[in-house]
Amino acid sequence: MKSQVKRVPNARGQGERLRQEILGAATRILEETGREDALSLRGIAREVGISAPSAYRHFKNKADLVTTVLDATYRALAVAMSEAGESAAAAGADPWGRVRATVTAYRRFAIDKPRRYRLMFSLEYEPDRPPATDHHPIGTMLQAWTDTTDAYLAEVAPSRRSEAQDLGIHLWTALHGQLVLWHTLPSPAAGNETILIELEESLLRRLLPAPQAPSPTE
Amino acid sequence: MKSQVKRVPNARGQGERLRQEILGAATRILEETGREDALSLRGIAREVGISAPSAYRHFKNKADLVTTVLDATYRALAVAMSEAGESAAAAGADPWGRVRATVTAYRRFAIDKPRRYRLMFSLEYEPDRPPATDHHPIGTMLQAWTDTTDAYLAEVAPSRRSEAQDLGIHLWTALHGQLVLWHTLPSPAAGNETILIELEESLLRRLLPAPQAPSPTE
DNA sequence: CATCATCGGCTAACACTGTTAGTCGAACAG
DNA sequence: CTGTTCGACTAACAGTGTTAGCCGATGATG
Repeated sequence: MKSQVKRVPNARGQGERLRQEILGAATRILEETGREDALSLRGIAREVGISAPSAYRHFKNKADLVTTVLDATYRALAVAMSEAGESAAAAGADPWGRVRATVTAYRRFAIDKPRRYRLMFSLEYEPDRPPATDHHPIGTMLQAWTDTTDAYLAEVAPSRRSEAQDLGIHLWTALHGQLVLWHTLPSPAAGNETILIELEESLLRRLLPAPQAPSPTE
Repeated sequence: MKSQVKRVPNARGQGERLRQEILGAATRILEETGREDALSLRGIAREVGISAPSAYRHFKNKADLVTTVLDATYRALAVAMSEAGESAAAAGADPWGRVRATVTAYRRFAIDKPRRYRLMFSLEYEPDRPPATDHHPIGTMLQAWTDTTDAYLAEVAPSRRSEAQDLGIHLWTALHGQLVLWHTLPSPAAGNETILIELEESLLRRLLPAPQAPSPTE
């Protein structure tokens, strides 16, 4: 775990490898501490076995490094959601079950990587870089949710399919808020994930048009 | 706006005044920048006209200062909510109108003080101080919301009053999530508060048991 | 083969930061 | 008149992000 004292420079084309090592160390530190200012370039350098300014070959500055980590986290969450939905569908789950699978994947991610999840929504996203270059990764997340609700409505209540976007926003924002609350609240709730699940069910029943019968699969 | 060069020390009993000045400067800087690490004790000292270590007479460290600012912000938001609800009641508003007044006060606060609002939920709350000493101020917020939903249910659907806590959580977390999303999203939505209001109405209609008729007062 | 640019990385240094230790004048209490 | 406390200050330490400049090895090019 301590700093490996020596390090052979990477071969000519393999400079990219160091970038990955830096990213990995940064991700781990951010997940452990949860605070951006607890992440120091010198600390990363110590772990990876390089000197601090060497990181600037691969990242324009510290904010760029953090942004890159969070970008990857956004993408990981999005694919976890869609994979959960798809595999539930492949297993023959009903629409309600697919939504629940997606919701569960989202909750799992937020609970298993709590600090990174919190950071995703608490950091100003790269305030210097040209803002119109590509859309904020949070847009991807929104898309994932409206996809989920749209697929549900398409099967359960096709006539109300126009509400898919609103429902997607409601579902996502409410879940996010629940998780923030749950993370921030002091001890009694902190270890008790079941109250989160119950809140989820209560929310889904209120928001989504009722299916044939809420399948008791969880 | 620049540093006032001289400053007469406060009289014997009036050391508290400096504390308020520090708090004021810190609040302003946090609201302007929105990032904790953009707030420097030396910067505050420069504005107030003191030297940096003098702040340690009034705050144990930087985290304590930030916590104090956010504590005050929590309280301000809570009273804004309850005041809005009470004055709506005093004006003879129906239950639905009172809920809307509370919601509007919450939105106003989050939009008018966006950086501070964001900081409230993005900071680990004083991780060093004995955690059981007093409850997290977020609990106050939760209480305010369950009070609101309980008052609504008591009048509109007394039989479902046991759902008040769940509904309060749903309402609050969903609103918070909407605001986070709205703040984070890129430009087109950013200036457009009406879509937030519409989202709110859509959410309230879905979550709250219907009243006699949604009053068009807004 | 010799040259030269580029890659991968390092050292030194600057301007800051939070925080601690120790000091100093003025005001009040005994 | 003496001591203590209050309200502040200066000096200093360790650590930070970031920039400028250097250096050895590698690869392409003449």
